[in-house]
Amino acid sequence: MKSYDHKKIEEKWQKRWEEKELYKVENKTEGKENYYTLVEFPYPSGNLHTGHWYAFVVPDAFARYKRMKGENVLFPMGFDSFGLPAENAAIKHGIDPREWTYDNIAHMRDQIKRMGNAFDLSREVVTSDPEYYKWTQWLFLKLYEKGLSYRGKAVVNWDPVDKTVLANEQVLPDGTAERSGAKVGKKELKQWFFKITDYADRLVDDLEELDWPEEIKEAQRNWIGRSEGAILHFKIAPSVRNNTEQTQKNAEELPRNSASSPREAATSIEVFTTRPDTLFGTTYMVLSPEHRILEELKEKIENRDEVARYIDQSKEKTEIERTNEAQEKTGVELKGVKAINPGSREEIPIFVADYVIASYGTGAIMAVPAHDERDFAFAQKYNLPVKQVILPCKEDRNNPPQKGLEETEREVVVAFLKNNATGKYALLNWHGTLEGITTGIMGGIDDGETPEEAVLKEIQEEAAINNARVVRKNPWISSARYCASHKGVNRTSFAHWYICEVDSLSEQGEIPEEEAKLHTLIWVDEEEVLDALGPEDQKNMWSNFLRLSSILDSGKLIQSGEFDGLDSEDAKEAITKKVGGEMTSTYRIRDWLLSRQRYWGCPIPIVYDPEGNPHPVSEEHLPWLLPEDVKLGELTGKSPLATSKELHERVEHLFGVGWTPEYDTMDTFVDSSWYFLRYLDPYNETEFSSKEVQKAWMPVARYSGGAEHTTMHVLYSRFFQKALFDLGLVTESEPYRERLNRGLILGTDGRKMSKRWGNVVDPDEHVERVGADCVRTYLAFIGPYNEVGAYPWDMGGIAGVRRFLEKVNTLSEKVSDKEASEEITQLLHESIMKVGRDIESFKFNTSVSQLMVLSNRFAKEEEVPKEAFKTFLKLLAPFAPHLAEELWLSLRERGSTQNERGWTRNDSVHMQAWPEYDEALLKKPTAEIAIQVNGKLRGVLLLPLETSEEEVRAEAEKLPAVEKYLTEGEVSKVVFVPGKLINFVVKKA
RNA sequence: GCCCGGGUGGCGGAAUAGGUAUACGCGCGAGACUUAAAAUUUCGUGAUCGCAAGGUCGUGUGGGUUCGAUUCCCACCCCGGGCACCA
Repeated sequence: MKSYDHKKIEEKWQKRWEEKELYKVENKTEGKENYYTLVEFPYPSGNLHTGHWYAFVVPDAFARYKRMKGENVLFPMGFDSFGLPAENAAIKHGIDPREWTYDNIAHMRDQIKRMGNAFDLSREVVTSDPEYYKWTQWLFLKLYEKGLSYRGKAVVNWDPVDKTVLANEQVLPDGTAERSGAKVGKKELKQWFFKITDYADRLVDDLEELDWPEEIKEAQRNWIGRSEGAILHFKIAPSVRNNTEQTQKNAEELPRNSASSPREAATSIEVFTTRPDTLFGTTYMVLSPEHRILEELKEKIENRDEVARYIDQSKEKTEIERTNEAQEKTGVELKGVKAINPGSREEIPIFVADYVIASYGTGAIMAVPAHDERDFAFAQKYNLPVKQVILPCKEDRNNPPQKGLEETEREVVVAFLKNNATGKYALLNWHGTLEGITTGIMGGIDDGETPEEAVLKEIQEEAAINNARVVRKNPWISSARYCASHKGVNRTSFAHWYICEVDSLSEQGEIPEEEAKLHTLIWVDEEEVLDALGPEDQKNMWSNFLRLSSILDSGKLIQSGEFDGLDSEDAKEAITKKVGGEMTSTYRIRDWLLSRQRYWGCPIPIVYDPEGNPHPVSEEHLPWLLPEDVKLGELTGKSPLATSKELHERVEHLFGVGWTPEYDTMDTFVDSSWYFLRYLDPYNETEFSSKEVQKAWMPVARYSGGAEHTTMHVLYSRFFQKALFDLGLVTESEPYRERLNRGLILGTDGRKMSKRWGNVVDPDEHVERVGADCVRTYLAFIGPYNEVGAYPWDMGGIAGVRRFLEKVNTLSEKVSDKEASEEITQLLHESIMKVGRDIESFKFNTSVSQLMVLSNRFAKEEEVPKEAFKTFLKLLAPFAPHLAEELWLSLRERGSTQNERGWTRNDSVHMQAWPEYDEALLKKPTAEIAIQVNGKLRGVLLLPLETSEEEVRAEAEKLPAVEKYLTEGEVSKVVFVPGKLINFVVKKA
């Protein structure tokens, strides 16, 4: 028996594939569609770890499958080679970061080759190569020209001992530095930013069109954190000035941002709110301690010392202290200064309090204690008035009133009538309690009736009047949480939902719309209902139905003068307009700070004139080289580039005496924001990536990577792509058509692999022992790849996969020219279908499992039919490319005159077409029919697929196990599913 | 707190336009081969009652709809992740 010598096979084929350039991809191949699939390129840390294997090797099976399906597949690889570890290694061991990085790349490149991936390595990109970062700089300058890159102030964590900038992660919760232990301070530095906030809306809105997992979209939405609301202007009360008229006049004439002008005394404060409808309930205002207007109002504030003290205190607090929700709210009133509520015209007090964040919205809020939890807590503490201006429905969980305030009765939609003739829907409203129906058109419960029965009756009556037919009923009783605490009484609310089809329903005009809203019958048209429901949700009736009713019955305004009675949703815009505010959006996301006070990164191509004004380095000087004569690891408080003599000389030589370079380098996320475009055109010396080539490949069809990059790399590169799109430099506005987040491989103990636990699995050892094919197949088999799972490395599991491959190797010895049996042919075609389908959806585990099923079946045969086995090898090829290739050749040699020496590309199993399956052969000729009585399995019959109900029934009734139950009562119904089951419904006598 | 995922044997996981739950692999048990072990191989393997035939229970918990629910609906619990004094 020929043993499975993985080492020999893998070495041989890797060499030969390379020689024959098997995986080289042209930008155009006659008769083939282009398909671009991508994995995140690695940082060259020195060694490929298990995570890299999982990230590269499983998507490789997909890329190989696509190739065999006849597509021209681009599957490139490169190195994201700028970054901190190189610099740290340099400081620690005195090695040049350049040398360290490129040695690592050389080593990892070899390791990658041993994976047996179908990477086209001729397109490799390395971000620290001057040929690459020349274009990173060029793109930076393009964004700079467009005003998308700017220099601004940033507050950074500053370690006064080490004299260095710290990342948030380097600051301990107690506010001291992780490294030096010094109390970390704040320092304002001039830093470079990208204006990603300009793209916030598009980054959110365009997610809609993308075929991405909801999980990823939602994470991006949360990260961007858009909220829609209004900017409203609150005037400072003129009484302080003693000159009412003039101040008001001034305020009206001044442009919006005048409040922040330092020369004019401040006259108004801007706030952002998502609830302009509650404006009339605003009883005070709060400014964040950092708000500029505090400085401008200084003269007027009577207790300015107290205020100043408070502001100093909050500066002392760390971010974590300040954002701790559990902490009691504190604040100080600005005595002697009042604001005017633009709605009610009342004078209201102004506070400074650190529960308001300077960096969000306008850094100032209008406080509505009746309708906001935080404002309520603050108002309680400082004894401020609470004024309720909305009567919400008591079940409105989104906008509950604060404790002890009034609620209205909610009307609940209970029926949903559709008029087939007009396509209109009618909603019937009703609300009740378990004790008895209290309101609604449908009257009460008759004696002996359950509430459900009562409602059903009413619905049917109502339907009959309208010539409607109830086609589905689906009543519920729910002990709904939102009602439990109502007025201290533990009441249970319930509601019912029916869909009725209506043959002819009275026209909308017959019931005045207003009346319909107030009472019980509400007319809406189909579009409105569908809009409210959304196409996907129509199944989730209960939740839709609540949502719908909350749309129809949301809170009504009170105490708001002319707006009273208006729906709170409608009031938002009306009130905003009335008081001269504007509807707008605010975002959580901040501009992307790209400056890094580091050495090993892409230099920012900017120089400063003697006055300190920034100027771009012109294109002809790119790449703006990273200097080599720097001193690393010195605690100068400046970026390492500042120590380069060469850089200074270069700048003075090119630009003039007194000119200085930018010392910071770019965030490495900039490098990786466009790398997928360089793969397309890696040798282009005149363009970063030609549009012609982009047209051929972009967007990336499927991009697989780590979940940790969802809100960083993926978001940043989407921004880049959009910005470049607007500049006319790229052909697509979204870079990735599909994005999938891969899971994590854990140590054998189920914990995250870490040196600390001593559970790090070295893939090289396993490759040595069982082979790359085995590790590849094992990683594909471990679990679904399209979900973010966490899978422990299982030694038994990998042994099982090795056994499988050995079995396949043995099977090849039994191959003969025998015809495949009908059964094997059927299984083969089923396997072609399943393996392909599951690779397509990244569920490689079930693909492998199907291959195992097929090989188990082959193993039962004395002789393995050759054609079937060849098909099997094609299915195996994406997972175990070396073994499949070896066995493919061995089969070929037998019947062919050509020997191994004459092997060409086209002889490769990887150049074969993916097998087709015959739909007709998928069905098994016989089926196991389940025999059920009242839904319980009582037996199984093996019958031809097409057996009729009568025959199945006759056969089934003969079974003793079934007969026993059939005689217990009368068979009232028989459910028959052809080829699947028969179910006898027996009513006991 | 809000939002997004998810909860199935001892373990990784299969199966959802509602239709025989636990495919495939690991582990475990028994047998064959062997002087022996490993390797290989055959059979068994959700729980429970039973000598057996067979019964009962079983997809986080409690309800509902259905002839039939892991799958649909409601409520709750737990785990993972995103955001969070975000106005």
